[in-house]
Amino acid sequence: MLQPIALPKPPRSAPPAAAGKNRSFNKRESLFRAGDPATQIYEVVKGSLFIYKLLSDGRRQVVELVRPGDICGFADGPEHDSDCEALEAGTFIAHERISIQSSPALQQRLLRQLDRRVSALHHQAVTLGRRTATERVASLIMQLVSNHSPSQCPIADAVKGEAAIHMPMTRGEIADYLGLTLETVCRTLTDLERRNYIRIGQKRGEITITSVCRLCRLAKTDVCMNG
Amino acid sequence: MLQPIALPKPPRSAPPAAAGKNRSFNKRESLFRAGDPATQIYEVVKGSLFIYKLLSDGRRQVVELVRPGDICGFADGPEHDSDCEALEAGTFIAHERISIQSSPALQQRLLRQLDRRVSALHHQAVTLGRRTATERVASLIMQLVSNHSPSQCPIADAVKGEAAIHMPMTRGEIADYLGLTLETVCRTLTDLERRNYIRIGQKRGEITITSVCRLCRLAKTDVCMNG
DNA sequence: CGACATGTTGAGCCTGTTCAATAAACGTGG
DNA sequence: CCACGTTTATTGAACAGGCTCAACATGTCG
Repeated sequence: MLQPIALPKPPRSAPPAAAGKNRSFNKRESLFRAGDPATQIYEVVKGSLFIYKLLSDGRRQVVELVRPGDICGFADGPEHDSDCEALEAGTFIAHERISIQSSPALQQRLLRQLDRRVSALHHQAVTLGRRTATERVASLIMQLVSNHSPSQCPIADAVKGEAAIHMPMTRGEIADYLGLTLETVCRTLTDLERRNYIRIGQKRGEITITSVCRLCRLAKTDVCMNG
Repeated sequence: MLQPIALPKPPRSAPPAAAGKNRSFNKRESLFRAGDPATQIYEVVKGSLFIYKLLSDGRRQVVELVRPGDICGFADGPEHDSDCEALEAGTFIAHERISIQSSPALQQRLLRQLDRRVSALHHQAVTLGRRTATERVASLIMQLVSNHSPSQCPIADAVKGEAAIHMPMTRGEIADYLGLTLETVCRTLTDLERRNYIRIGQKRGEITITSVCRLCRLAKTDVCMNG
C-alpha cells in the first residue's frame, strides 16, 4: 500500500483502563439481548463474541464477529436491536455510553473503530450477496488467520506455508454467519479438505490451511480497483 | 489511481466552523472510486448516492444507499475501498476529514450517523443472508416509503392506504443491492403487482404501494425480540 | 422518428436447501 | 479412566428457488 496521506492518527496505544470497568465472560454467556437498554459499550480484550439477529420464524443471521481489539454494543436508538453472546470466554472493558461525550480520546477511538466496522460490514455484504458457498467458507477461514491482510500479500508467492486456525464456531453458527445451511457448510469444508486446501483436525475447532495463498485466491477476497 | 504523497495544499480560506463546502452532483456522476484517497466525507442534502464494490470477475454488490441526511465517505484506511455514484442529482456538504478532530460538534454527529449506518448494515446483512427474493424486494420498497419506521406501525390497522414511491434505481441496480439477478427482481415485482401489493407505473421509477401495512408484513422486516 | 438502453417473459439448469439417517466428539458421573 | 447420554458433525437423496441464456417488448432521448 502506498504511503498514507496525512490523516488524523488516533492515539493507538492509549491505555484504556483509565475509563472503563473490567469484566470477564464465560463461553456462551449472553452479554445483551435485543430490547435491552443500550447503556454501555464493550471493548473486547480477550476471547470473542458474536452478534446476531433473529426473525420471528426462527431464521438467524450472525451480523458480526467481535474479536480482541473490537468494540461492540453501539446502538442506533436507546435499545439494542440484536443479541450478543460469547463465542469463547474472555474479558472486556465496559464504557458507559454517557461518558463518551466527555472523553475526546474515547470518542476518537470510537470513530476509528466504527470506520473499521462499517468497512467490515461492506465486505460481508459482498460475501452474502455475491459469493458462492465455497468462496464464503474460504473467506471466513481467511478471516481467522492471524496477522493476515490481503493488501500485504505479495502476488508472486505460490505457496506460503501452512497456518493453524482456531475455529470457535459450530457448523450451525458458521452457516448463520455466511447465509448458508449447516449442511452446506459441512459439505463445503469436506470438499475443501478433499481438494487439499485445508485439513480438519479430529478435535473440534482445529483447521489447518495447507497453503494460505491458495486459499486466499479461492476466497476471491480481492476487490476490483479499476471500474 | 493513487495520489503521490501529500502535496502541500494551497492555502484555502477557512470555511465557517462546522460547515463544509457545498457542492452539487449530476445523475450518474461518480463521487469517488475505490483506491482514491479518502480525504473528505460527504453529507448528502438532496438527491441520493449509492456505494458499491466490484469483484474482479465483474460481480457487483451495492453496499449502501445514501439519502438526504446521511453521511458517507468514511474509510478504514487512507483510501476508499468502494465506488460511489449518484443515483439522482443533488447536493452535498463536503467536510475535510482532518477537520473532524477539531470539531467536537461534527464528531458528535458522525458518531450518531455511524451508529445508524452500522444498524442499517446489520439489517441488510439479514436481508442478504436470510430473506427470500420476495422479502428482499418488499423490504427495499418499504425502505423507500418516506417517514416509515416499523416501530411506530400500529399492529391493528389492516389497511393503511396507498403510498407512491419514487424508485430511482434500475432493475440491475436493485438486483446488485439485494443480491439477486435483474431477471429475478423483474419477476418478483411483476408477481407483487399480480398479487396486488403494488402497482407499477408505465413511467420508469413509479411504484405505488396498495397497502403499506400488507407489504410491510410481507417484507418480514420485524426482528424477534424474544430469544 | 429512430436507435439504444432498459425491462419483461420463458425454458431449462444448477447450487444450495430440506428431510432424514448415521457417526463422531464432548463431558459428566461413577 | 471409562461408559453413557447428549450435542455436534457428516453424508445421502430428492427438491426448489433463483440463475442462465435467449428472445422480445417497451421507454427514453437525441
